[in-house]
Amino acid sequence: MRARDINKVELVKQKAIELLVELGFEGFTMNKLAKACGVSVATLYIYYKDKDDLIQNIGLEEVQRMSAIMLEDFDPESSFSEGLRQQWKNRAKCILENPLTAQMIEQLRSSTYQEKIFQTFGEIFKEPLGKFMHNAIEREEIVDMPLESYWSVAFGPLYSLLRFHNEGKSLSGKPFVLTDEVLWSAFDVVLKGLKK
Amino acid sequence: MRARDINKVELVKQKAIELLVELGFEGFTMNKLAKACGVSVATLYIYYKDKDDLIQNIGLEEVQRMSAIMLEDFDPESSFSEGLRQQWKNRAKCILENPLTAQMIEQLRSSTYQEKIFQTFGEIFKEPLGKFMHNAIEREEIVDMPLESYWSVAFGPLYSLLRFHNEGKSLSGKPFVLTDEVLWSAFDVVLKGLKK
DNA sequence: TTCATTAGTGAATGAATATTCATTTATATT
DNA sequence: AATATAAATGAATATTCATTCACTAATGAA
Repeated sequence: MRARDINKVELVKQKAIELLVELGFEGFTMNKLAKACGVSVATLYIYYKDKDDLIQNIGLEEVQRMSAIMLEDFDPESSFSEGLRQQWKNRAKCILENPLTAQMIEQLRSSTYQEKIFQTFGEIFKEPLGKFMHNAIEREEIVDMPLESYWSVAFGPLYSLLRFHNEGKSLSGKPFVLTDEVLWSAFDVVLKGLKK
Repeated sequence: MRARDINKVELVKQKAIELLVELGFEGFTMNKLAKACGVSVATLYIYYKDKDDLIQNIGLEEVQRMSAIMLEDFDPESSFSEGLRQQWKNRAKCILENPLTAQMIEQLRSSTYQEKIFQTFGEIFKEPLGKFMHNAIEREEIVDMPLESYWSVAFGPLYSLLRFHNEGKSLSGKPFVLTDEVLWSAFDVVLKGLKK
């Protein structure tokens, strides 16, 4: 039996992400992907059932990889302030170090693959994040409100900042660089609001 | 000379938005749009130069329509607290009352049309929002930081909440409804942080 | 009413695109 | 080394899709 070339599989995955981001869903085709990989189109159909399967699998794999990074060194039992800061650190790092994947996931979020993506994120984060929030409420570190509100206040500004940074677009005219200082000063404002 | 049927033009626009959201960029085709409208494909090419032109024009028109709503009753000279609340009110109303358009714009944001969309929003908002921020800083209602940081802290949570609501996905398991109470309690947390 | 002009159409057309197939090639096992 | 098995391929195939074209139908202007 002949073994599947792992490097080739990885190459396909990497190029797929690159092309999806570069061309968007509109422009992404199996033939372009094959050409970009220097591989026969038929090979893609050995790895994946069809185009949909390819996008979905690569998408979900990346979601899982990113999620794992986001939960590194995060302890649901830690104090709210400490836990939130760890989350920020992880998420910022994750997105800044994986800009292509982050953009692809953004695209998937606002596409017909939305549901699957959301479900996967939900399954992974529900338990640790839920427990963390529950603890914080019990310790009276934050007031009780729907989990969605917390999520939005806690991470909304972060993702917004990261989006500006990734898209390289500046509201102020001046070039916008996402320094630690900028990141933390914005967060600081939110933190002040979250602390009891 | 024969006049163009305005109702038909409007129908095409409306159905285009519906189909783009329902099928995503991957699934949206001129033939499907024509069929959904009960119109010949060729007719679409009377209204628009090509598929790209159709998407771009409809997208930008909607961006402008939404922007106008977002700036209703907004006075750059008002106090920071008042102005920000007005912006929240407008943006929430805008998105809750135009869910399809909002979703389409989200899709455009993370597609290859990104640049044009961003540029248009930028042109419309730069002046009023810039002046508003400038005033707030001068009056020492908020501390000085990049416009992007303000934007993110001020609107990040809102858009995040609205996204949960639109996507009907709940982190907590319990159904999530975006009541005024939820909206304002989340904002309140942010506002506490923004106020000096 | 007549006419010129543009709206609107149904049926092509040709280019892409997703997918398959008949072979060839590499390699793990014997 | 021989063999079996699956990987990999290049060239089809069948389908879908954007766009065009030859033609008909309205309608504003004269």
